[in-house]
Amino acid sequence: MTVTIKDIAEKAGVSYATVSRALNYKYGVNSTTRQHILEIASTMNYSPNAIARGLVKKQTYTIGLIIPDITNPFFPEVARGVEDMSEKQGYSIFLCNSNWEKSKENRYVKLLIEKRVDGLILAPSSSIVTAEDRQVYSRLPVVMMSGVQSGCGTGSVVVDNIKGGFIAGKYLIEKGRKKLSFIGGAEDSFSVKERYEGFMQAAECFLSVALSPDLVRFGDYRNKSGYRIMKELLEKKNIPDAVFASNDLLAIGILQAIKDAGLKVPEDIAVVGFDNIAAAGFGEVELTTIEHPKYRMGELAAGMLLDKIDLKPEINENERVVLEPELIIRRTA
Amino acid sequence: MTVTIKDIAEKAGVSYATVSRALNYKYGVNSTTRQHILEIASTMNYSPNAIARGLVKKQTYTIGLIIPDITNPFFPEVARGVEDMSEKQGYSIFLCNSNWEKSKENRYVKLLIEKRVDGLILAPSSSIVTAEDRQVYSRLPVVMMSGVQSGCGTGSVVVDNIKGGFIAGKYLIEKGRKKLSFIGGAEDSFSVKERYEGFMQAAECFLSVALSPDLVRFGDYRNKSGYRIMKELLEKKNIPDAVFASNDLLAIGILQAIKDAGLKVPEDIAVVGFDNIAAAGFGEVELTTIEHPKYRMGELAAGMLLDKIDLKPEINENERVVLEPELIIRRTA
DNA sequence: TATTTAATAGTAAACGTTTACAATAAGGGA
DNA sequence: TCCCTTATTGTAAACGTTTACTATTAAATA
Repeated sequence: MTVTIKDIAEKAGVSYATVSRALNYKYGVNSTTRQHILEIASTMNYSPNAIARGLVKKQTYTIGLIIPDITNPFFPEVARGVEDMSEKQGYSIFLCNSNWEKSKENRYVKLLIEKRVDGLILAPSSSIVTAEDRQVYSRLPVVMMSGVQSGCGTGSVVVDNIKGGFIAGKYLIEKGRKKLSFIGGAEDSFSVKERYEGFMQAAECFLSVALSPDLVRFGDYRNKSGYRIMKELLEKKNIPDAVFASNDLLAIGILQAIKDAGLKVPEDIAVVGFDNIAAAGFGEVELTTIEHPKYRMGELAAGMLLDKIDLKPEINENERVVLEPELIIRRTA
Repeated sequence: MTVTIKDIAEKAGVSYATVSRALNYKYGVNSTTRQHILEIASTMNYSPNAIARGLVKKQTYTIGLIIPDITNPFFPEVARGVEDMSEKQGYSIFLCNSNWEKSKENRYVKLLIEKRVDGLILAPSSSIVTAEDRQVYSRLPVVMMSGVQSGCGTGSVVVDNIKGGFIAGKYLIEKGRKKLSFIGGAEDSFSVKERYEGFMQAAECFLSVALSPDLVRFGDYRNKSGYRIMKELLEKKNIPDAVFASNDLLAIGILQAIKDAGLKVPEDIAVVGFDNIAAAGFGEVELTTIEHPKYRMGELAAGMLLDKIDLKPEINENERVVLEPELIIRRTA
């Protein structure tokens, strides 16, 4: 049905090896026969079969991208960075949402290996890398992104979460805030932990009083969660004068809770987020936050992966690049 | 290097055809030999080669998804719908961002056909479907989404844009607004046109005065564009008491421009958007808008495509499903 | 016991490429 | 004129599966 190299060969009166060579601009085919072959291929509407090619070349020019949820505004930018960089080098990407489920993530890894992707970029749903995981990751080039410990056995690109937390804390304290609160996403998330750690370091360095344990809370990464937690906090007497949220979605929920309580941001309570998602910059929100270089992260991860793929024979040294966070001052702090 | 069906056959002392049958749970292999084979496969860490399988079965269990830009908050939900539905039926998706460029879109279509995707879901960058496009789309199952005219030669799933525009207009007029404005994304976009058309219909039906031509403006779909256009409008004396934006991003920019001018929403100017992106629901924004069933749209598009793929021999009737828009009343109108 | 049938396993071709190697023809140098 | 290169093309194997067809064996039937 679909036209193959053999159909072209027949019509051109040459062997199909010659057709293959002609179509791939290989050295060693007469320029007039090549021309002839190219014309025939074009008029026959030939489309090379990348599957067949992949089988013999053992390379698919395809990489897998597994993220928790493309619907979370952090990930589209990352994905776009990955795609743009990959496309530049001729690679396509399989997009997979693990839905924050480790089991689904594992199934996807397995599937992608079956599909013989040339490499894998993984924004893991959980910070825990098991021995089995390592074993699987050793089967192909892998780079991990965001919220991954070093020594995970793969390449990785992350933002300096500790520094980001530190910057946020330092800024709030310099602005005269004394009663700090930390509201985080999942407590067992590695990046949340690190952001908290950096924040605490700033408090230790620059603040005489310690953080009230009641003012550090965890939930999930969603908007609603920030709202709920902040509301709880406000209903008690122990009200902070600044809160650092482990991500912007949370911070936006927090903003809303504060507004609903009739308090003013930043006068009564300052709020700083993390990630600098697009919505943080919207006029109605104007959230002060920490820039997380999302697009760049995707680009770098893809770049690193493609390097790994190309240098297959080389030692698979597990490079780790750490991106700089940056304070973005807007209205809320 | 990697273990194949032959390696397993050798170790099990059977032919590789038997191994294939065993691994695929085909009828006709003794249950004890099957058990034996499965164990060997497992201990050898066998991963079936989907590329080789795809070559003989002429099916890759892969579909292509081309959207303009995953970074636009409208698309992640669509993509998620597509992915969830596809995954359920065992299909993976290639994600491609056309970046609103027809040429890039075309290149991706070509590439995906080379990769032998079983079908294609396309959120086109432009509403124009050329004869060449049709020719290409005839090579494989295709369904188009969002902003596509009927008779595009493929299946399609869209929202009823005209009705959406109408609902928005009707609501504003019922609220007593008289001086309506329409601010749209790209003027040549089919969906923008339809939303405008519906809005005008409402004006004709329920309003005695006609819309001032000065109050209908076009830009692009971005936040900044809404801000800029609204600012221009406000600088003239001809200030509307309600504006309908062709999408939420635009509306959020408009909100900001109004606020900056010291006017109040909705008291001075009511604003309604379109799409109901997540950010529209944020407490700080609370945009009144028209729900665009994004996730559902992705699901339906994928479902329709997979049906087409399965019923390959059937007549390729180009079904069109039209989703209902819905008014979401929040703070801004 | 002879014959049919069912269950199981093996053989080989096919999917559409790429590529190592062989074959041919033409040109050049001795 | 003969041999050696070089340019061009062809042959065939390989990539890792699936599957139609054939062969073998054992059980069941007459």
